[in-house]
Amino acid sequence: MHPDTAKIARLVGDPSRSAMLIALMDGRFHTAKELAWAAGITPQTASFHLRKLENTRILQVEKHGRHRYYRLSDTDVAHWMESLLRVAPLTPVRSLRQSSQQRALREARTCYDHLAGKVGVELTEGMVNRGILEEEGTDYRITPAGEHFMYRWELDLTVIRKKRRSFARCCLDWSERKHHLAGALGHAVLNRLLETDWIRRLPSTRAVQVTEKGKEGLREAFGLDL
Amino acid sequence: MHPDTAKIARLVGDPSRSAMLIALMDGRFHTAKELAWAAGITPQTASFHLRKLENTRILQVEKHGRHRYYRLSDTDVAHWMESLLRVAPLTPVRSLRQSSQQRALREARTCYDHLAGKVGVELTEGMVNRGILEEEGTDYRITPAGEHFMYRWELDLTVIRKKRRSFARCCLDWSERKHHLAGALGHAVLNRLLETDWIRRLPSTRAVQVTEKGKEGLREAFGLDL
DNA sequence: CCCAAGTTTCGATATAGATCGAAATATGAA
DNA sequence: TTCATATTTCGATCTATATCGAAACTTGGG
Repeated sequence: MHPDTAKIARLVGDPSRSAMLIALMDGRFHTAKELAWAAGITPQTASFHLRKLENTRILQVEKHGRHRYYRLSDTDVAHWMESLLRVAPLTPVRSLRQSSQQRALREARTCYDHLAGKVGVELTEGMVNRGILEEEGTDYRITPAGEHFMYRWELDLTVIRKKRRSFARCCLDWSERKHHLAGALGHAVLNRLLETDWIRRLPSTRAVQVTEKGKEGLREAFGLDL
Repeated sequence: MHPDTAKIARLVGDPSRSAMLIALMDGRFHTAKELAWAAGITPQTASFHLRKLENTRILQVEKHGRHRYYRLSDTDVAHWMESLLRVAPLTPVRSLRQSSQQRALREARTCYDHLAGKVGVELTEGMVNRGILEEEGTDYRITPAGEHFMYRWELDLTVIRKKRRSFARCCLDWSERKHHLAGALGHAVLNRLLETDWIRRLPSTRAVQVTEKGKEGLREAFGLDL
């Protein structure tokens, strides 16, 4: 009668698998070895776990040469992990390094394949304030003014609309507890921000950094004060 | 550095605990014995599980006499369970009885302490269409017209606003994949619907039933066609 | 005070499954 | 072909924990 919740939750309920899934929350593909390293386990053990995750609809895998590339199978899984982060207690911070990492995550990070954290939420709010987006149910809708803006910003909406996934979803941010932009448009915006070097990925973390150029650009384009 | 996701997920990852938590998703208090029955385990075993859930922030407990009343500790937990239901695979339906129960759940059910399912979503959309509510970020905002409506509907907003919890939140419906009204207002609306006998709780399930009177009332008040 | 009912504690048991070493398999590179 | 690297398979081990019977504890009612 009910969806088999225990089965899914159990999979995330192992520290190694949980660590791998959190590593995958940046929305990129990762190899089995990378994930083993992220979880602090041997490749054999990682293989054991990954097969379990693959057998449900949690992970998708692509074989390329001798690598297997894993990623979260869809946004529902990413959303669920995000909402889990809201519920899970924060472990006491054990070191200065960890607390600064945590601060960086709350400031700006990737959530699956779009931007989240304080910057992600403020960017989305900026787009709404400037009349680029309107919230509508669980989605955002782009306004005519927004279409024009995206054209000037060199973001081709026709291509984005062709994708099978939903165009512009609301995603609830675990650290900010407000919505930010997700979906194909959210993904495209993140890519544009990376392309233009307004934000940069940091190695081995989901946190991202807003460059000086980015701060200026975001202020001018969306009224953000970072 | 990260919230301790595995610890929380592990707790839900046991079939017995999962069954108890799903039973608790109606937002009401349940005794340990009821929950044991819902999970198909003995009271000893339930006690063992409930203590674990109590030790995290998942469950709240109140002692009254020789009973212990449990409920989900807050809406974040309820939301998380809802999003888990979106991810979890539907187990193959094994009987006619189960499939009709499932249909009833999708039609109308309580989600924590407010109304969800098709009826919950349509009611919320009806309120938006009639200019009673406006969606704003992760919340709904009540309009002046809405205030007037609630006054005529005998729902005292001043009392609701005094509650510490958030006034009118968006909650994402797992079966409809749209928002419905949650928060203190969502709770009050559910209560009003029960009081006026527009909907009725069904025994031992989260599903609720819209009465004939309710169908008429909901059509007239919110334009619903059930 | 005594009984009944709800709940917890204790102890014993049984099972699942996370882990890794060693070895096998697959693939690309030289 | 040969070597190196990524991944999986197999086997063994070890630990965690879900379960329930029996008994204790708690509380309300008579």
